[in-house]
Parts: sequence; C-alpha cells; structure tokens
Amino acid sequence: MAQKNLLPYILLGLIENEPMTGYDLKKEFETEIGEFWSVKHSQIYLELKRLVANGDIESNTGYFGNKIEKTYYKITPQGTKSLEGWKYSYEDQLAINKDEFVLKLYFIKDKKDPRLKELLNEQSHLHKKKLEHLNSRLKEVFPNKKIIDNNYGHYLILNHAIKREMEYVSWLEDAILSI
Amino acid sequence: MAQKNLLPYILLGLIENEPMTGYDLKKEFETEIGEFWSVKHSQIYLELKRLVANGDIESNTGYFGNKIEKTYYKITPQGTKSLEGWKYSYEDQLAINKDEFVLKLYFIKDKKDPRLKELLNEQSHLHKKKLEHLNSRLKEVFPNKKIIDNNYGHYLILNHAIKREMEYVSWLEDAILSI
DNA sequence: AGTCCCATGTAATCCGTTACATGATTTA
DNA sequence: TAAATCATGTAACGGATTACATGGGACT
Repeated sequence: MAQKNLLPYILLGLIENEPMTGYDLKKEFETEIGEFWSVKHSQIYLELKRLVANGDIESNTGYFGNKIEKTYYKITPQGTKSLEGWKYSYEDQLAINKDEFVLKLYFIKDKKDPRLKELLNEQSHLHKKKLEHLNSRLKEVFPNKKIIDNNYGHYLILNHAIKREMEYVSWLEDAILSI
Repeated sequence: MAQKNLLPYILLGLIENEPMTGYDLKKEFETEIGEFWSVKHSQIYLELKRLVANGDIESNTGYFGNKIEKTYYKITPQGTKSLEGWKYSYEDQLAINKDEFVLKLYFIKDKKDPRLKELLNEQSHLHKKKLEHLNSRLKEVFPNKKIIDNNYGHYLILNHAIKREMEYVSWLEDAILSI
C-alpha cells in the first residue's frame, strides 16, 4: 500500500453502532472524530463503494420518511470481523509524527536568532488555544461517569490530547525563557 | 498541492550548510533528521530535479577525487530566499497529528474490554523504548554547551520529543492503572 | 429570491511508498 | 568472491487534497 489506509476501519467503526449515510459520516469528521482524524467527503464516498464491493458493508437506498433519497450503509459480519481484527492488532513500531514547526526549528541553528522567540510565541499561542478547546470538549462530552465508562477509549484519548498540549505549551514556555 | 510538500525546504536546509549529493541527503534521513522526518530516496532524487528546474539549487556532476561520478547540489540565492521565507513563515492553525493507536482507542467503547489493558501495555513498551533511545541521543548529539547553542533548534526539538514520550508513557501508565 | 445546508458523486493532480533497475566500489 | 554499501535513477500504484459538478430542501 502506498500510505496506510485506515479510513475503511474508521468507516466500519462508525457504521458499526448504527447504519449511516455518507453525509452522516462526513458530519462525524466535523465533530467527535474530527478532533483526531481528518478526511474529505470525496474520499469517504469512494471508500464506501470499495467497502461495499469488498462485502464489508451493505447499502440501502431509498426515501426513509424524508423527501430526499439517501443511501444508508450497514456493517456485515465480515466487516465486523475486519474491524475487530484491526482494533486488536499489534503495532510493532511507532510511526514518525511529522510536525512542520518541529521541522522548522531543526533548521534554526543559532540560539541568538532574533526571530526564534517570535516563532515560539506564535506556536505557544496556537497550542494554548487548542488546550482551552480540548478542556471544554472534555467537560462537554463527558459530563458523568456512566458516559465515561461506556466511551472509555474516547475518554482516554481526549485526556491524552490535553496532556499532550500541556506538554507542548510548557516546552515552548521553557524554550522562550531559555533564549 | 495534494499534501503539503515540505521536502523542498528540508533539502534546501540541508544543502544550505554545504553542497551535498542525493546520496548524502538520503543518509541524513538515516541519522539526524531521520528522528523527525522520513522520506524515500526515490522522492529525494525527483525533488532535486524539480529544485534544479526551479532555480533553487544548482547541480555539479563529476569526479571529485573519487572513482565514482557524483552529482553535488548547492543552493542558489533564490533557494536561500525560499528557505528563509519558509523558516520564518507563520502557521495559522495546527495540523491534526494522526496516530493509529489513538484512533483504535476511539473505537474501544467499553472500559471493561478485556483486551484494552494488553493494548495499552504494548504501546507503553514501545514508547518506553523510544524514550530511552531519545535520551541517549541527547547525550550523544549534545555533549557540550557550544554545540547546543549552535544547533539550538535541534536541541529544542530533541528535548520536546523526550518530554512528549514522557507524557505518552505517563498517560498510558495512568490508563492501565485506571482500568 | 438568495443563501445555506443536505446529499452525492467524478476528475485532476500531486504526494508517498514499493518495486524495479543498474553498475561501481569497498569490505569481510 | 560474495555481500554490503555507494550512487542514481524510473515506474507503478494508491492515498490525500482540491476543484468541478449537480440538485433538492430549509430558512431569511
């Protein structure tokens, strides 16, 4: 494979709970899962066709109480098996996490570079905003223990994202003070 | 552009210090910059041609005291300008950092899922190994203050990578204890 | 009447990985 | 002399983004 294509598993994972249309799936990437993954609708519709051709999902087109024709997709037993296989598969090595800002810094050699502080400040601002956003998401999405225990993976990764941003900000602040 | 292509800037940044061959550049991705970025040699050679066509670098083919013909590339004033422009450019939003493990967790709903702990343990092991590796890199690459001050960006991002792995491990350990 | 959102696609383009390919030199 | 490394490419394929495209419904 050219690049590891995880979209099939995402779509299966989302459809598993309840049948969905391509548009519904697109919407998911604007809210919940959009915090952790991004994809364009053009890719979704193509992948859905592939999944149908592969027998992982089934489509059902019609008017479902609405005035607009929609196509709903539901997962097949084969699709469920494929999804489970991926969910519990072992990763033998960590992928490199490509961060443009980190790359830029690699090429800034001189500690006394006059624009270094400004760059660090800009990033700090971005990450502080992100951190704020994630903190409010946590409160919003997980108001009580029951919701936490029934969406535990999501709860864990949201907490991880928050800790990651805290680390990012603290690193940048330390860096700013060090120069 | 399909995906943001940062390779031109990486190549310019590496060539800026001293003229290099395609093979030299490939080697860089096996050591220093390989900690933060990955690329295949096929892409390097293609990108070098594009940079030459674009006037950002100049090529010089011949026998340089060796028995093998090599092609050295050096940066042009235009290339330097392009590199500087990128290095000090402002990023207005943060890119999503796609992590397969995080994605998997999103689809693990139940806190009592019997395989959750095992998955977390596996990841913890990987990140601990990574952390060890980064710590030894830091000692190896930055033995004294002068080297630090003259490669400050690299020093900063290596420290960031270490703190990031520490956060990852601590998050996983907390998660393991919580279930 | 116009704008926004719903809903679903295709096409073009470029990026990234894998595979194919070749030949010389150094090292074990 | 065989294997590893040096050195440089091309080709095929698939993933990801952008742009093009269409039509209906809801809201102002």
